[in-house]
Order: sequence, then structure tokens, then C-alpha cells
Amino acid sequence: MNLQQMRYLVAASARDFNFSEVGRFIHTSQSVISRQIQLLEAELGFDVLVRRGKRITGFTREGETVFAIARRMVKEADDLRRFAEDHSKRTQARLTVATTHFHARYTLLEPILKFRTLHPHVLLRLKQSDPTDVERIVGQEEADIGVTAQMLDSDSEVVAIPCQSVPRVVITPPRHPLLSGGRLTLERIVAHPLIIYDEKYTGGSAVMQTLQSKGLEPQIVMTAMDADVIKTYVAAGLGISIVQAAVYDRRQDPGLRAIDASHLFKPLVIVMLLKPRLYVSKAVSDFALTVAPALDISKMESAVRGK
Amino acid sequence: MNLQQMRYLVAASARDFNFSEVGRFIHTSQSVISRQIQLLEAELGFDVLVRRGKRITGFTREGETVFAIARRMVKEADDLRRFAEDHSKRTQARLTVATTHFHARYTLLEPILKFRTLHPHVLLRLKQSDPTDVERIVGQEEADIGVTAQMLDSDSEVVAIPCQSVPRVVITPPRHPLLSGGRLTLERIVAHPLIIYDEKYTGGSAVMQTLQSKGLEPQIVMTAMDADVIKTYVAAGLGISIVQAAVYDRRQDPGLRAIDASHLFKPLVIVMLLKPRLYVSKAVSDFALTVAPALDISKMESAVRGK
DNA sequence: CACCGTTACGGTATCCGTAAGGATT
DNA sequence: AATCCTTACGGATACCGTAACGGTG
Repeated sequence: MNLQQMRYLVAASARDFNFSEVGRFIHTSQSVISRQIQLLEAELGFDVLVRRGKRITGFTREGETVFAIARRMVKEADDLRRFAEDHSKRTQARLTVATTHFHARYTLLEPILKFRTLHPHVLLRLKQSDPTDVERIVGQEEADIGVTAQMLDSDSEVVAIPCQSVPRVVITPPRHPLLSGGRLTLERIVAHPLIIYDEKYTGGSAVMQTLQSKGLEPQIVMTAMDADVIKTYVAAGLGISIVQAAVYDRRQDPGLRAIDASHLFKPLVIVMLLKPRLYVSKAVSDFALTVAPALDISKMESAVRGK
Repeated sequence: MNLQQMRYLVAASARDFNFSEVGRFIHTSQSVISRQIQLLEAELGFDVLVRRGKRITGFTREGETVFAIARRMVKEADDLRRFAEDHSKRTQARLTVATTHFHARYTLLEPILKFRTLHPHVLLRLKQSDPTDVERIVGQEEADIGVTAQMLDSDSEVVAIPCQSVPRVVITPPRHPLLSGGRLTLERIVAHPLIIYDEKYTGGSAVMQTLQSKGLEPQIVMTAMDADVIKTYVAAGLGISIVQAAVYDRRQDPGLRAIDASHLFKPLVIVMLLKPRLYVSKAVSDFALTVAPALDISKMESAVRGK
């Protein structure tokens, strides 16, 4: 019995008992998985997996118990590994944050600068992707923490901690009809061509949902994956857009105008995503605190530790 | 990082960080302990143990965390091993009971016969010793369960579950003065030479304690470690003795007479000793139930699982 | 026949025990 | 001097990856 065998067992369960898949996932060959699990079974003295011909369908009754123990052991081992990464005198501590372009460029700028003064020796890695992928990345522990707007799969293995609200604005070129003519309404917005975020992004799908729920049919002329691209095309006169208020800066964007739209669209809720685990590193909790200063860290930790 | 290293760490803590001791305990050489812990430290990237010269004094701050994780992992691994022993198709399930001569011969006779019908394939091993050693055997997990009379070290690592009371009798040869002359008292007993259990045994030390607390000075002519020896010498006329009531059987002991002494000596309390652990095997819990039918098994398990 | 688990085989890394070395009490 | 941890070294063992094999859908 050894840790590696426990890992194989846990991975086998997660990969639907397909040893070839497990082999790829663990970066070894399938024969190793097969052999090591056989060795484990030989040592324990009973079958752990049910074999129907050459397919494996699941755990035996005893196997369920073995699996439960294996999962706990692997979790402890992973905790130890993470703890060592944080406290190693050799290697630089690292913090990997998975997030979208918007949060990388706007939301996280200030927090990251502040975090740097707290942990000057921690290597920060920003993994940029779309919200769905951010969740996957955190779920598979390719990142320590995720930052995105709320849009979670129901049966996800990550916990989401709300931390900020993001109001929206309409951005237009200068001298646009929307800039005058009174109070902004959804109806007035849809009279103009729209550029919005790609539907993969919360900022895009939320806008569409709001408009369609009112029976409005916007004329979408373009979708894009980041605010800078959208701003460029809005300035070029292709259309108007609804973006996060932080995106617009009067000085930096002379070719644009912004109109508050917080009464029309529900603010986006920024959440931090964390994979539940026993050991939460100082860097992770400090980063979370920097992004959401009001956060109760002990509450977070207990939420993250609990199943 | 592997399980063996975790074991070494846990053992090192338990053996006062004396690697030579640890080596003897784990049945390997001290160099293995030294090297494996060094390898672990190299992998983790920080020292786990504090070395003052060539002595090891304890854990570093980080080491404490490593130790906590190691202890949990070792516990899980031990649980798995025990679970496997119970469910192995290869090897016969075994139940090792540590107890004294008296309980082996009298208390456990009926329960063991009953247990045999429940678990006919379980190999029962009776380890016979004195009460102090029974506690040590259970504490070091050389036995699954211990049965003895209550006499626990305060800082013991085992839990004691009371299950039966044992009344005492005075045994004498036939036609002994104590057999007539009215009600039995402590004063009348100490007028005669006494044979008692060795002081290591609860039955001996409890009798002495009762007599001495009344200021009585018995004349001890002999001590022995088991009831059969005592009975032989009482029958031979060397002295009288105070033994557990179950020891005397009118038919089997024609050369003896017994007088109830339950009003003079507090009954002995038989306890089961268990080492707290996560996994309690079916054989252990069934054995406990057989010895103490009134026992609430879920209560026992939670007591045994708790710290 | 594509996929999947098992088995055979050879190379390698790891682990172990003995024994010697050096430090401490 | 006794005890104790560390290091060196040779041998045993376990583990790994490639590749061939044998079911299965």
C-alpha cells in the first residue's frame, strides 16, 4: 500500500475507471495503473474494482471503503505538497490566478499591486481565459484561485465567494444621439447597433438576457472577448456597447463617452472561485482578502474546508 | 513524499526523536530513518526537525504542520490495513484479546463461545498477561481489545469501557473457623493467614487497599498470579484467600468452601480497553457486544473514534 | 478494428542494511 | 566511553515504460 496507489484509485474514480484516461491524466502509462491497482488488491486481499470482462464498472463494496480512505489520504498529501510549496526555502512561492481579460486588466489591478507589497517574493501568474474555463481551471487545481463574474455550473466542485458588484455603462462615440434626449432606457439603447461581449462571457450573456426578457431585439453587429477591442470599435463608430463602468476612463478614452446604465442592468457580481481543500495557503487567503477586504477570512476558510 | 516517511515522522515524535529507538521500533536501521527524513526535508524544501548538533530536539514550526498531516495519513493507512485484515479473502481474520488469567479462564469463557458462533472463521488469540501489560499491549496495538479490571494510568492512550461487576468471596478449606461463627467481617478475615493475588493484579491490590484503609494488617503468606494456583494452596491449608466469586465452583472444588464477601470488598469493575481509532472492525465490535450485551455500540464507536 | 485492460520484459531509480565516521554528553 | 546522527557503499527490490497479447463492443 502506498500513496501512489491511492492516487491511482482516486483518479480512476474521477476518470470513469478508464485506465488509459487515468494514465494520460497522471502522465504515466496505463499498464502502471493496471498493475499498481492489482498489486494493491493483492495486498489487501480482496478486489477493489469490479471487472466485467475487460471493462471496469466501479468499486466493489469493500472498494468503496478503500476509496473513501484513499481520497482522504490523497487530500492530506496534496495539502502537504501545497504547504511545502508555500514554505519551501528553495523554490519561489507561486500564486496562480485564473481570470478573464476584464478582471485581469481592471478589477485586479489595484488588488494585485497591494498584494505585491504584502508578498513581494510570491510569483504571480495570471491565467487568462473565459469564465467557463476559469471555473474548470480552478476545479482541476491548475490555478489556486479564480476571479470571474457569477455564472456557475450547479454541480461544480468549486465554491464561489461573492466580493464586489460591477455597475454597467453604455459607451458611445462623441456626439451620439444617446448622449442627449433625456433619461436612458433599454428601448433607446436597442435603437442602435450593439457590440457586446461574447456569449461565453458573463458581461455578454447577462446583457442579452436582460434585453430579451423585456422582449427587445437588439441588433448585434459584433461580439468580442475583451473590453479593449470593444472600445476600439465603438470609437470607430461601428456601434455602441454596454460594458463595466471601470472600463471607461474619461482621460484615457477621449474618443468615447459613457452613460450610466446601472438602473437598467443588474450589476455583475464578481466572485472568487476556490476548490475546497484542507490547507489554504497564506498567499491565497491574503490575495482573497485584498480582492475583497470585507471578507471574513475564517468564514472563507471554513467554507472552503467544508465539503 | 511517501507513507513510510510519514510513519517515520510519527514514530520519531512518539520515541522522543531518538532515531535509534525509532529504528528498533519500526524494525529497521537508524540510518534508514535518518536518510528518509532527510529526503523528505529535501523534497519539502525546509527542515522538519530541529537538530542541535547531532541531537534532535523537536519539530520546527513548519514541522508541526507536517507532523499533523503525517499523523492523519498514518491513521488512515492503519485503518485501511485493519479493514483489509478483516475483509481479506486470503488470510483468516484474527481477533487478538489481551487479558489476564482470570478473565481468560472465567469471564470470557461464555462470551467467547458465543462469539465463535457469530464469527466461526475468526481466529481468536488470547494474549495473557498482567493488567498493566494488558493496557500497554492495547496501547501499542499488539491486541485489538483488552479485558481487565479497572486500574488505568491517567495519561493512557486507551479508552476503558466498563461492562461487568465481579463480586468477591473468601475461600477456605473445609471445616475452617470462618465457616461458622456468624457474619463475616474484615477483622475475622485478617485473623488468618492470607494468600492473595500478586500486587500487579487488580484483585490483589484492591484487597490490600481495602484492608489497609481500615488499619488492618493481614498476614500475607503467599502471593500468586492466578486463581488456580491460589486455590491449590488454599486447599492445602496454607491460608485463606479472597477471590472473584466466579472462581469457586462447588462441584469442581470439593476441597474448598466459599463465603460471600461482597459486603466487605467493592466489586471489581471489568473494563474493555480499546485504542481510539477511526475504523472499528465488525469482529471487535461484536466481541465487545458479546462481553457486554448492554453496550451501546454506536456510543462505543464514537468514544473510540473521538480523541 | 478500434479500444481497453492484462501481461511480459528490460532498464532504472529507490530503498534497505551494514559499517564506518564524527559529534555530543 | 557510550550514545547518537550522518554518510558511504553494495545489494535487493519496486517501479516504470514499451510493446505484445487477448477480450470486448
